[in-house]
Amino acid sequence: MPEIAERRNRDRIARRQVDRFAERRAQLAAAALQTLAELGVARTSLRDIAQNSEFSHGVLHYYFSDKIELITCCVRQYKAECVKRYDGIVASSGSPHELKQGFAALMAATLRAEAKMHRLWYDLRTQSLFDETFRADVEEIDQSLERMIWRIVSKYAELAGASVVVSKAAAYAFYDGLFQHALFRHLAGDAGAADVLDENVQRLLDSVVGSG
Amino acid sequence: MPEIAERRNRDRIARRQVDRFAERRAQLAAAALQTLAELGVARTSLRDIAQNSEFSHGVLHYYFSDKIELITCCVRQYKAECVKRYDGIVASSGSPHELKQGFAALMAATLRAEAKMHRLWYDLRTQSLFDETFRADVEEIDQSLERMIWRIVSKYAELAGASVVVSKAAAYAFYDGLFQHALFRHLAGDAGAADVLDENVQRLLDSVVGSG
DNA sequence: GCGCCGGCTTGACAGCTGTCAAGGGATCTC
DNA sequence: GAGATCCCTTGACAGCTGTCAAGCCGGCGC
Repeated sequence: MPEIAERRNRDRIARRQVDRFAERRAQLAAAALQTLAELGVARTSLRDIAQNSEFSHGVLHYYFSDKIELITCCVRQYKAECVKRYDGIVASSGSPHELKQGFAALMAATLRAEAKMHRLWYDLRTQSLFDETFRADVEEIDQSLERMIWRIVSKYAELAGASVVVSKAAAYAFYDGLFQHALFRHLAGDAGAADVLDENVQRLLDSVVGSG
Repeated sequence: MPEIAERRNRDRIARRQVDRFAERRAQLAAAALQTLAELGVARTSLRDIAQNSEFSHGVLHYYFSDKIELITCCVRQYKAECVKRYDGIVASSGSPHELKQGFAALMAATLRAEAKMHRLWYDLRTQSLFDETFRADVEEIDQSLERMIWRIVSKYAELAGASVVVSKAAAYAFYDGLFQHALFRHLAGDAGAADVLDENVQRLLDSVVGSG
């Protein structure tokens, strides 16, 4: 049956091409992430991004339909990675104390190591308030973060034999506010910002979980 | 003594010119505020701003040295007005209940009526993370807001005969997080966002003030 | 009433932007 | 090994941007 073999072959080739396409996309997105984190959404041109990669600016339109698609793609990629890290803490923690410390330590470490990535996230989120093209993707990322925070506080309550006394949205808002302000101080040169964040994250976790 | 009279006269003229200058500056800043709130910092050109005023684009460089000075000027002007409103609540409240309700109601009303102004504020604040030229002014505004929140929670604690159990920075971070997320939902079309904010603001006030 | 000057407009400038079409070169298939 | 397909580069485009110099006009002081 030569037709079947032929189709299989074509499938194999097609899949390989898809893989390569996705791989290069991810590669370009990674380069874009660095540049965007350095300059911000508004001040980054496609030529800037290409210059920080090993390709020319024209190729970006081969792998991304739009500047917007490129930006959302690479931020989404990064944020998905972040969520995974936090979920790792949730999965591996066996005691409330361990979870609390692990969570706070990860937040503080993230602030220290990847402040610029997060300022890009906040930039994108703010831009979505003006440009509706961004909104759907941003909302999706935002909700994934909200759920992630909820998993943490829920697990903490469970381990502590208590219950969460705030809404899912409020819990996220508090932690987001905490992180954002730590980010400002950190980027303004405040060397103690991460330590303060660590402490505040722990305190808030106990405030948010009541005895129940 | 003709010299004295002459000098007085010159002073009077000079002062009038200064007044006119300041008046027109404020007028242009008000027009800029509207346009910036509509389009965002990055997407607003000086021509856009001028078109929404009754002047031409060249005049902006007569009253402002820079696009940056114009932006910071009009946001600062607006935020100072906001702070005054909240301080009015603090001054006029005689009971903890009155303060709590007034504070929450003002926040919710602000969200409803001036959402676009506040998205501009968040935009500017985020831009300051990338462009250091903005940073000093933004930090000053941010601190004025932090102090404003602190005045509210302090007064509430005083009226309730209790004490505040979080730091000044943390209190601001929580309220800012709450407002920011309400802003997102509101601008995304969630009609109940303001009501939820009202409730959350009140709850947080009691959480932040412990018995003491 | 005359002249000056402050306030405003106009127009131009150089630079940068996203987008895309044309084409080259390598790689893979048959 | 020929041909086609894919990937990437180059170059150009039209539009927009902040900035500023040149100049006009009316109202002010004298």
